[in-house]
Amino acid sequence: MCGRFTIAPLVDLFDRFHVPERVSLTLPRYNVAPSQEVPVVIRDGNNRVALMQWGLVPSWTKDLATARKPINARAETLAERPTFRDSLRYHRCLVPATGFYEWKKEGAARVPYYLRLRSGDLFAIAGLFDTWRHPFGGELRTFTIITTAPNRTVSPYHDRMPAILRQHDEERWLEAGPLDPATLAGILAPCPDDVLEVYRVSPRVNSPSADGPDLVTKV
DNA sequence: CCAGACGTTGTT
DNA sequence: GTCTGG
DNA sequence: CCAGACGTTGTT
DNA sequence: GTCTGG
Repeated sequence: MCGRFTIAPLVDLFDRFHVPERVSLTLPRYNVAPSQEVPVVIRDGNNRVALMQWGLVPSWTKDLATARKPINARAETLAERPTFRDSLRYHRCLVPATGFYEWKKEGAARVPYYLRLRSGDLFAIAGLFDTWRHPFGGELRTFTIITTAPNRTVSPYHDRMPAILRQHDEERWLEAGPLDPATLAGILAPCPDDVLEVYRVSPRVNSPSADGPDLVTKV
């Protein structure tokens, strides 16, 4: 699955995703955890960067306090899920990332590994977002990360991985409007085996309050 | 009809 | 909002 | 995802 | 054990 990621871009996020309007960002981040606010790319006329909280709250949610706020959506089933279906049609987004963590079960222990592109490049994870309106005003914008089957590089570590978009699919993903199931399956298929690399990192990443470049150091 | 759920992962 | 279960 | 809390009353 | 918070 994908429950932590990094966004520590070496290149300009706005240029990489063709966003004309600059907004202020608090980057880099080496340990983004659920519920935290990070930049995502949406299309609203032009591409735009919006800050959203990780954990989807559908627009029809009645009680924010008891809402589930799923951080992941399975690619294989999201078209059927009431929680994701509307977002899938009209609120797709890119989640910029430079890597993500997976915890591997090794006996009783859960050992963190870091996965990133061999190129070290910034990439886009397929995401969905929605806007929830407070009863007395104000908006909460949230997103979820789509997961897919692991490729051969990831499968020794985990049985799910984030849906990393091929660069030529990024613009199509942002376009509003329904996608037919075959197109969807193609876009959200696991990325090629040879683009990712994996190595073990310190369990200091376990604590959501930890941050800093040392978290992605090989151990 | 109304009430209640609406999610994923991992673990058992 | 929309679907499922009773 | 993991870490940390998990409670009430009354007093400050 | 299970829920909440980050």
